[in-house]
Amino acid sequence: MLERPTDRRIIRTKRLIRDALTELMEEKGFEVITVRDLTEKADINRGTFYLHYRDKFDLLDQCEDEIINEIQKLTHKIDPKDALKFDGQKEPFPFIVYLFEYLHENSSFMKVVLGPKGDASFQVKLKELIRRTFFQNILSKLKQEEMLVPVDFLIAYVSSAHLGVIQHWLESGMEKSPREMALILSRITLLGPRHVTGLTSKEL
Amino acid sequence: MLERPTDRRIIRTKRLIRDALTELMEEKGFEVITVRDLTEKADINRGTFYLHYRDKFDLLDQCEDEIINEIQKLTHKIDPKDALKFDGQKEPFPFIVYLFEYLHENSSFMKVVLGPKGDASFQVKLKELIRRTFFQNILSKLKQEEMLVPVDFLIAYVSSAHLGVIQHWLESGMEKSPREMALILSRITLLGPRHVTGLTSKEL
DNA sequence: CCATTTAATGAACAAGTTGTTGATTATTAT
DNA sequence: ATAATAATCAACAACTTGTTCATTAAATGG
Repeated sequence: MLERPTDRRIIRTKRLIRDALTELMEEKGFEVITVRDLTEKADINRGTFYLHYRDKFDLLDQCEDEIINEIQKLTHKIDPKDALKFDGQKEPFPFIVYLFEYLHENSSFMKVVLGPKGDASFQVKLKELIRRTFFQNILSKLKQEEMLVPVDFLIAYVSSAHLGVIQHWLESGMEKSPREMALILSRITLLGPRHVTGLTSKEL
Repeated sequence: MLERPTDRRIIRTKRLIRDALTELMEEKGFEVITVRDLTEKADINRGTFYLHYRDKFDLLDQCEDEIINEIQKLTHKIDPKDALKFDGQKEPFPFIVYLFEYLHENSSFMKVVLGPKGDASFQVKLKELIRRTFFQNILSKLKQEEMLVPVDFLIAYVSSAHLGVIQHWLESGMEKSPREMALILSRITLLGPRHVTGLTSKEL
């Protein structure tokens, strides 16, 4: 995609700006950040910022797109037969494990961008990626006429639920491992929210 | 809570400003809206804005808080025994029906504030309200030790799923009725995402 | 209907941010 | 070591912000 910026100054400057962005988003939220804030925090000249980004929105976009691209790459590791064999009780869906591992490695930025002071449009982008992955690996095998609910709402339900659990995990300190989290998600999704409460059909 | 603004001029001005906010959020997103934009669109003097709101963030906050309060009132209509009797196949959870009805009545603002150009913090507020309502009416009756997954992740899963379906419904033109939507949600939640696909336990 | 109260207007203000430019300095690559 | 280029610094006009004050317009309620 992008020609590589070999020059170490560029890499350094971009890193400083992006680190400043993460810190400032956590401190005060993206909306009230100024380019001046960013360059002061990064300790670079304000003009330098404009050598790399058009404005603060361009900065956020580039950060987000990079993340989406890297997560997209994780989907290439999926083995098609995984979708079929797993029962969700012992083995989670592998992509979800990779996803949590990636989130953990980039937790400081992911936490703010998916948090209350974050960016609604990034949530949509990530949800859409989850949606596509689910569809390609699982839902495409289903027959529309056998569904008890419209498929688009089911997809919205499951992908939003996954994103929501991710957000809660990030907010609450990421105490459980990626594998544990993926297992929790596959259990709820496959057994159903009510079933995992321990209730039988009669009780509710 | 608030002393009533009897003066019709105040009501008119606030309505003009809020309508302008909705339109501008849809056009360009909240972040790039200026007070000047708002007052030009509302066709009022810029100084007048500051007689009612501290800045554009205060405006958004007041709009959001008003909505949250009104939805909060809907929860008072819940009959405690509803939570127990319903099986989710024929009768949806009544609060969810009320919620969709309210969203439909205020769809223009709800659509933008919950959409890609919306406000992440409002999503958190609404999700938290859904979470509390679920907890008070259903989950408080469950025994923690019988749960197959940690209860906080289950709550995050279900409330995020509900919000996500709401967002998809708003985005896709609100074609289904509030009752149909509530039924879709109770079906997926009670039967489980996999079960509503029509798959039996053997097939997946 | 009229007098009083109060909201809205319009103009002006300093302070701060933005995005750009051009000249200069510092660093990197080879 | 040299050429290329990234970063710095200062300055710029244009714009937004939040506030003030005098003036005009509208609503209230008696």
